[in-house]
Amino acid sequence: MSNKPSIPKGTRDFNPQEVVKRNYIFDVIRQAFTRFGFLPIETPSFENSDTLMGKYGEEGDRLIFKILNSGDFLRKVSDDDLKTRNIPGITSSISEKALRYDLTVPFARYVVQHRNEIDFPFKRYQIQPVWRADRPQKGRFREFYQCDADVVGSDSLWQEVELVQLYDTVFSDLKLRNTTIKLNNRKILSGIAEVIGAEDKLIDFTVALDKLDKIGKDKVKEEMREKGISEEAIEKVEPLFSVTGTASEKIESLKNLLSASETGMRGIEELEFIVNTIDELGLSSAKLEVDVTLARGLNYYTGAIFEVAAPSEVKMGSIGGGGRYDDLTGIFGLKDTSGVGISFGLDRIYLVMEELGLFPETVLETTRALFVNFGEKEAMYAMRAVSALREEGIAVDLYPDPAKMGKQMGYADKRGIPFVILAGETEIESNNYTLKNMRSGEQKTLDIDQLVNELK
RNA sequence: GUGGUUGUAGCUCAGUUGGUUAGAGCACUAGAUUGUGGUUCUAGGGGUCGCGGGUUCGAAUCCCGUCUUCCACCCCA
Repeated sequence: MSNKPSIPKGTRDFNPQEVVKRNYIFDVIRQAFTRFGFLPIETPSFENSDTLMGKYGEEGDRLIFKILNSGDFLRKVSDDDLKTRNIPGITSSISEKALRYDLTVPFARYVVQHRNEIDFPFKRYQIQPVWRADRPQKGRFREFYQCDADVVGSDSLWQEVELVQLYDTVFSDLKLRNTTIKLNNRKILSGIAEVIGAEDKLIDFTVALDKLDKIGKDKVKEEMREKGISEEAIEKVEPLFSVTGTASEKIESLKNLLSASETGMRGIEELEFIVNTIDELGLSSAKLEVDVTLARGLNYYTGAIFEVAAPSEVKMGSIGGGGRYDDLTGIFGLKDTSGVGISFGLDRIYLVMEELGLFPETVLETTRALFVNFGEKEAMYAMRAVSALREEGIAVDLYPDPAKMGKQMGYADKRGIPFVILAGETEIESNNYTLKNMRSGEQKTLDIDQLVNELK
């Protein structure tokens, strides 16, 4: 009397068709990463808690899956902590390990730990699942894949340019057109905070600003007020809400706004370089857009900030994000190593592609041809051809049982196998095979060499 | 973490103010068809109505709890 089995909230099983389609996206991304000169690494699914905790802000810590210690995990908990329900204290006593929350922080740990074996600048890519104890919604899961490409050990802005091109390449290869790569710079945000005198509220300020296109400027102001940003500062921010036009027009108005801030002006310079260079080099299908309100993401970005929005006809959160971080390896004891990277959200890209019908039909074709099984003697004859075809790299199968033909054909049909091969008594006598095209219904009699050629 | 929403066959869903053995389409299995599938016809299998408790003579239907789904916050891929 067992209950129906189930899987945890926010996780999924993938059936063969889904896996095949996911692999198609993985392959496109992996090939692009390779072409851009990135090398693959992998890190463990779980890290020591202190590697992860405190790197994503307070909210992030809450969303990290903690792993309960083995054995008597209560041993180190003090009665005091229990009595006062000191959750952070208890948590650190009963859990020493945690599932990775993203790929960037483990990568920073990897770089620091292996610094003597790494040749800098180091370009690595990493495609692995991450886990977040978030409440699931559409496109939000508790287990999902990230595909990251990062460069550490170079502060050249050419890296940012290449990463924009990498985004463009991947989405163009996937035939996912009209994505928008949004670009901003943390220094610009710092500059704004500086100019309006709200430096101490930078995070609250940027989080509020980020919601501009979603909740409108009045609500943004309201949230800033709630977070304790002065009325004077909010007033000074006003011109920012009307920064519009082309990228260069936006940059011009930003220059006016931020002329008093050295940091801000440096951010604008960086932004301008990336925009101008991409403008010169061109993109094949994506659009690069300056968005000063873009502030999402993790607190560790110090320079460029990227985010990719899906085509506007699909309602989906961002399908990629990234940026430059100067201090991340510093947390682990390696100073002056700048890094910049981007991430692709595989699961969301999948949903977008599904919604837009962008998966090529050929992706689902796994087996090219199925031999009908007529009996023991005929199966032996067929099996010789099966081996020959497989050696040529062609995916073929023999139906395992001498079932009725209708059943065997139906099996091929449902699995989307495009060809069926009949090898029965008549074919054996003439040393031939009958090849049937399942789509057109057309049949041909061929010898083994012709068969190989036809199916290649 | 806060507020709301959803759950009936493998899938998509009906199920009247609580009232007999809970239905449909698709899918599945078998046959019509002993070397021809995707379109037809016939028959069949499959559900302790998410789970647990309560109200009632009687619960898929009402109440409570719990899990799940999706949505809005929070935050984010």
